[in-house]
Amino acid sequence: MKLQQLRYIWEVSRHSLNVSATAQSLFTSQPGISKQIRLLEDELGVEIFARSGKHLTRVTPAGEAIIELAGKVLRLSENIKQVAQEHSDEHRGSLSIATTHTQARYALPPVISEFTRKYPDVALHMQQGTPKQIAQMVSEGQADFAIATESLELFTDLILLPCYRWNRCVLVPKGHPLETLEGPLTLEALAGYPLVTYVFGFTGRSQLDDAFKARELTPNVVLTASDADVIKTYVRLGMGVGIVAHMAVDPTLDSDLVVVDASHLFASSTTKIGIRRGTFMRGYMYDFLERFAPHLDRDRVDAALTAGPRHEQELFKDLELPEY
Amino acid sequence: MKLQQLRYIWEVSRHSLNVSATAQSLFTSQPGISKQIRLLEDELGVEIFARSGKHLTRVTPAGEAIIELAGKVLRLSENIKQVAQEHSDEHRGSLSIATTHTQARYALPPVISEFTRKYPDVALHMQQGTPKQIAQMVSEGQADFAIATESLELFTDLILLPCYRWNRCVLVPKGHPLETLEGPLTLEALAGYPLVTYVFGFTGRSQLDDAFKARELTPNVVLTASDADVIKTYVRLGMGVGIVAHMAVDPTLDSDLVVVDASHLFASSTTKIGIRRGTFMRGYMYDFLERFAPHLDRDRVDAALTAGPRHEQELFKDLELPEY
DNA sequence: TATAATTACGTCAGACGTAAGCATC
DNA sequence: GATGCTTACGTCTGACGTAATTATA
Repeated sequence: MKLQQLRYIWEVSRHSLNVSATAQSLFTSQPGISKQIRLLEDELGVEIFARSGKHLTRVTPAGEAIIELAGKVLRLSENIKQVAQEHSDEHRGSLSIATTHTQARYALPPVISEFTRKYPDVALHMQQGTPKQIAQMVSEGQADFAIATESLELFTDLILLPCYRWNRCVLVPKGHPLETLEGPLTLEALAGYPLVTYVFGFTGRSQLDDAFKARELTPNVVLTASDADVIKTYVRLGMGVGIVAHMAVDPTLDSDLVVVDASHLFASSTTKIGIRRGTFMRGYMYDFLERFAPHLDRDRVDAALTAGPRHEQELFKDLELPEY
Repeated sequence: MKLQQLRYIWEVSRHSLNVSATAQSLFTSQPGISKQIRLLEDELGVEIFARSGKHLTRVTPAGEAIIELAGKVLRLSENIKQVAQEHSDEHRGSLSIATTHTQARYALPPVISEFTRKYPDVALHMQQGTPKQIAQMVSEGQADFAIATESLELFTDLILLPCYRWNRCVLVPKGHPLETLEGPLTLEALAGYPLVTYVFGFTGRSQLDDAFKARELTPNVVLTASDADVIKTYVRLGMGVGIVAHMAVDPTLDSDLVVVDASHLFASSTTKIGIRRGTFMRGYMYDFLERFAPHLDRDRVDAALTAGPRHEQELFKDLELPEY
């Protein structure tokens, strides 16, 4: 049994049993992979993939279990490399962050800028996607951190670290009736206007829907977008009233818009960082976490990483999170 | 990075950094191992072993972490083989039990005999040792099950499955004053006789000491042995009153001795099975467990094996254990 | 017929063993 | 001086690539 063989079966299974595609993605030859898989199957005495003639059709039950274990082996051997690098050159390495537009555009910039100044030799990769996509990326080891507000809890192999709580605000162009509203903003008032807000599945959109539903109101959402910049653009065009995350408002760049606080209308949301269970944490990764959310010190993070499945939340139960 | 290289560093570290000895135990050449270790260190960019001249002196901090991870990788790859064998031939394999004399001689025989009849192609290995030794064997992967009453909880990587509770009894030759004792046996009465019982660290010896201590009595232990057969021999020779585990008395073979129940004098002991966390369980292993302790069905065992560190005990808290 | 796997075969890296060299104890 | 690691070198396995073959959809 070779590590290479384990990598092959793992990758072939990830590429929907297409050996040719796998070979391309691994920059090697297709017969090489076929051969090695056969050799492994011979050595183990079981078929990992079921074949109909010359095509791999599905994974055998034994294969399921073997591939899962192979994945663990590969991740551990990845950890060995990380450990080695940490001890040979603790300021060199890479950090891959998968996140949503909201975080990348508004929450992360100051942290990233400080971080890259302190660690110039850490290559920073930022990948954007939907909450589900980024959770999956981390779950599959293609990124180190998933930073998002939604969907992370769907992946049970992610450890979730709560970072900060945030609320929403309403954006309208100058001169809009809401600018001169008497008294505090109400959901009923909002329901009377065309709304522009996030797409479902993004940036706490579900809390927004929940609030209207609880009052048996039907909001008139005329346009949805996955990021606040697009939303603002359409607010500026007068298409409707924008509802965005509070941190997505830039006091200077958005000074042409009127900001009305809406914290009291919707349940607050919590942005979390998801880390794959079993990931080896480089020193600079701890540093990054603490810069992003000061309560996430090394001890707390370690405690969360070693807690039993789904038990890490208890560690943060009584914690006062920073609020945006 | 090769699995072979990981095996080498792991084994060298287990052989107190003696490469020659490691080579012998692995049936390969010493230069081969040295070379591969060097290659691995080059690839990882860190020294795993610190050298003074041409001798390996100690493990570097990086090495500590790497060797630990290497161990995990090796165990997982072992699991892959087990999974494969389970699916290719579920009735063939091996089962290695490390246990104490008491279990091997009295508790296990009926189970083993049934088991080997049902699984003639499972090679059964029984290794005897002190509780600490057997716990270590399992902890290091040299055996699958550790069966004992003591010391297993010292090894945190073992999952402990409680099997049965047992009590003690007193053995005397016929004609001994205790044979015609009026009323129930007391600790005070026992303290008046020379005693023959287990060595410290064996078969619930500590509960025995505790009971005397609680009454501020000093038992006169004239001879200790690690197994009941030896104890009985000396009881027959008239050297003293024997105190042994109840299951260690054979009604027919020991019919020349008088058995006095002592359940009420000492706290009962619990015999447990220890399994290394992360071991892949063959089907016949579950079967063995259930034969030995009927409450250890597959679901309960799986729950215990997947429970968080030291959390498996909670699963058995309210369980009524069989009593000997 | 196009796609995708296996078989066949040549090449070359690299794993291992033997023997010699050289520190450490 | 004995033990034990490293260096040097020869051998041979086996991993990989190319090309031809064959099976599936």
